[in-house]
Amino acid sequence: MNKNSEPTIHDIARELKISASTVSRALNDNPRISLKTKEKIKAVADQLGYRPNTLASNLRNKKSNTIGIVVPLINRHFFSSVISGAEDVAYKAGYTVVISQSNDLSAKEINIVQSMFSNRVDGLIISIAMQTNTFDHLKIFRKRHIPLVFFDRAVPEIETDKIVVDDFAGGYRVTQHLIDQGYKRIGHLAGPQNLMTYFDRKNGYMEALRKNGIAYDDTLININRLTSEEGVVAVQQLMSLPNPPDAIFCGNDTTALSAMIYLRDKGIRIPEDVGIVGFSNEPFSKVVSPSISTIAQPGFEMGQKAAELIIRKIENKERTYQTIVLPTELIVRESSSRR
Amino acid sequence: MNKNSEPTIHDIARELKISASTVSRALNDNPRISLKTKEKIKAVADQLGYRPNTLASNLRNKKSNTIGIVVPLINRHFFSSVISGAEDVAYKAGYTVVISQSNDLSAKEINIVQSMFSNRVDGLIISIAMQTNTFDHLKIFRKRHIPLVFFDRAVPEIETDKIVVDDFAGGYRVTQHLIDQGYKRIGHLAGPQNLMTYFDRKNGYMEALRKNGIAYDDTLININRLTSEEGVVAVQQLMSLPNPPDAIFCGNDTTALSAMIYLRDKGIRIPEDVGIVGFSNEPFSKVVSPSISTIAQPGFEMGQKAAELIIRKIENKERTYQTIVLPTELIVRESSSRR
DNA sequence: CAACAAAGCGCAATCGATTGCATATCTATT
DNA sequence: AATAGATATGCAATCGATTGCGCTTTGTTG
Repeated sequence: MNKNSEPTIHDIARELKISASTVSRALNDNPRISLKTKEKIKAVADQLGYRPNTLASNLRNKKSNTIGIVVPLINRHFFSSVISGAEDVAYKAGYTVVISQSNDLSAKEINIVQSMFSNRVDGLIISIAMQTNTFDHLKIFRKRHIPLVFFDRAVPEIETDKIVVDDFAGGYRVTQHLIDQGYKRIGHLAGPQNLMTYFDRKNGYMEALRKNGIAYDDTLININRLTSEEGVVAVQQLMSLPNPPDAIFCGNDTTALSAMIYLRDKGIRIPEDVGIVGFSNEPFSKVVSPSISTIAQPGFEMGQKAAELIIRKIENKERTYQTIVLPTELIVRESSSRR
Repeated sequence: MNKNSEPTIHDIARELKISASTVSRALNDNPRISLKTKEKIKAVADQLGYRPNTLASNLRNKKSNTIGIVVPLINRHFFSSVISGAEDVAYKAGYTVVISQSNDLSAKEINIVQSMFSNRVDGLIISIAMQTNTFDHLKIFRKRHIPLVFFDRAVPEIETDKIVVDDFAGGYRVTQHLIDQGYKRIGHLAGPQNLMTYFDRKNGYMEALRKNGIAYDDTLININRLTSEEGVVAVQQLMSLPNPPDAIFCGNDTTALSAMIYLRDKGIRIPEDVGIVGFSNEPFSKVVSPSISTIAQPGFEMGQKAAELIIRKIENKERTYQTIVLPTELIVRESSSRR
């Protein structure tokens, strides 16, 4: 073996005066090789500190044993949970996980996805960026028959596996809960409506109002990007209406928290004066005071399911696509418990 | 080009009746190829939808353009922030990031690291598992001259780049702060002492006591794994001492929170009766009530620095190692503000 | 003992991109 | 016109592992 370079099967072969083919077969437990030879080969491999070169193997096998995951931001509890769940399953199945974040920028997402394609990932799990509205970079995966799984933020026009939570039911349940608690004028901070998740949450909200015979008032709906800052502005606007809401269904926990802080500073009591419900069950929602009612999104499980699904596709070449809708769970806490 | 398979440089070459070498050079902007030829080649590449096969390129170049990151758990704010920061820098430098979690299990860590080696990562960034106490799986990286960077939880006996926060100063500062606030008997929930981070935090605590002429009392120190559950048990023990503490320096924010909840349930006021300080500045520490004083650990910056460092090593073959100690910042909040 | 089967292993091509060296074409100079 | 020198491109080996096909050796059977 050359200095400064890793031992290869050829080094093992030379050592034992046999061929590289035999070494390869032995290390892969091919039945064509006798047990005795296998043992000798494995002994030498150990002794030389041989580690298979996955790159070479992948090239030859046209398989990278790698699953790509693209999320808007790694550093967000929901997404890191999904990654964690996916990694867990992928690792156990012998796959490596490569990760990139789009920072919710469409341009970066396109770059990432193309680079993952070049890296010949065996499958791609993605939650698209807020901005993204062209999908050619994703369609290529479909064309080349590389498994593609959307989670959370899916693209309706691409037919493939999807794992989403039942946002509609979530929005409905939140709203029904607020109504049950005796709130009469329920506002909503909604996210960008090109994303199905936010669109569905809003529709669930509207449907619940309708079912309960409550007139729909679109001044009570504020569409924004659901950041802390925009949340404050949005709440401010809602509360300065001639007829302000007595409850706010916030599109995520971040805005629920900023709403609470804003209202508290104004001397408005929660949940007595105004009820608040968030969405996503961020870790902090349980420990703030008052604790925030919210909808649990099982991030870790979504990641697991996404990985399971994509691995099945990779290995079985299934051609049927499914959309898995994970149930949402309403977690009632202090911020909306008036009764 | 064959059906069902990606176009290669050979397909482009055949199309133009030139050699693959020329195509390769053209696509890499090699000056040896004329502008005219380059343009023709790039046009055909576009038309065929050519995407370079990174696997093949990596094999030939003996470089994977990949950086491995191993953390105990992806799904934890500090670690996901580090990953986020590292991915950010790595991506901009043209590297792919592969991620695995050890779940704080030594055995899994060993597997992961070996698998990353087989995948021929160009460098490894790792925070070791709590349990890990043998390091052969890491030493191989040193032997093969593959850049290795520790962050947060480093291994003293391996000489390589390290990025840590100044845990000693952090522990010292927390303790001094509590003393300044008039607390007299300060307890400490410490983490596993085989990890330098927790060891140093405890030493900082002890040094601050000494400097202030406060007698050291080891019944006030409880060593545990710093989970929510163990935190509760530990606080329970401390508070049932004949002479219980009037302040507790908790080894992380998780235990600080469980301490607060436990004490509140017992009717003990924070910070009036007992002061609490955590460590790490988890997102929730700012928004709980009372908000938790803590030490900020710049996770995102650590990740960025780690990636910068390892890329410099990968590309420059520097042979000098440095330990970057990021400053800690004491964030004083309600849980320890008595004056 | 012939004849054939099974067992054990090697040859050489292959995966796709890269690159040192060689070759072919063209321009400029004397 | 001849040749040095520049310009443009091709040949073939290489990275390390895998695998279809074929060759040799050993064993079995009538």
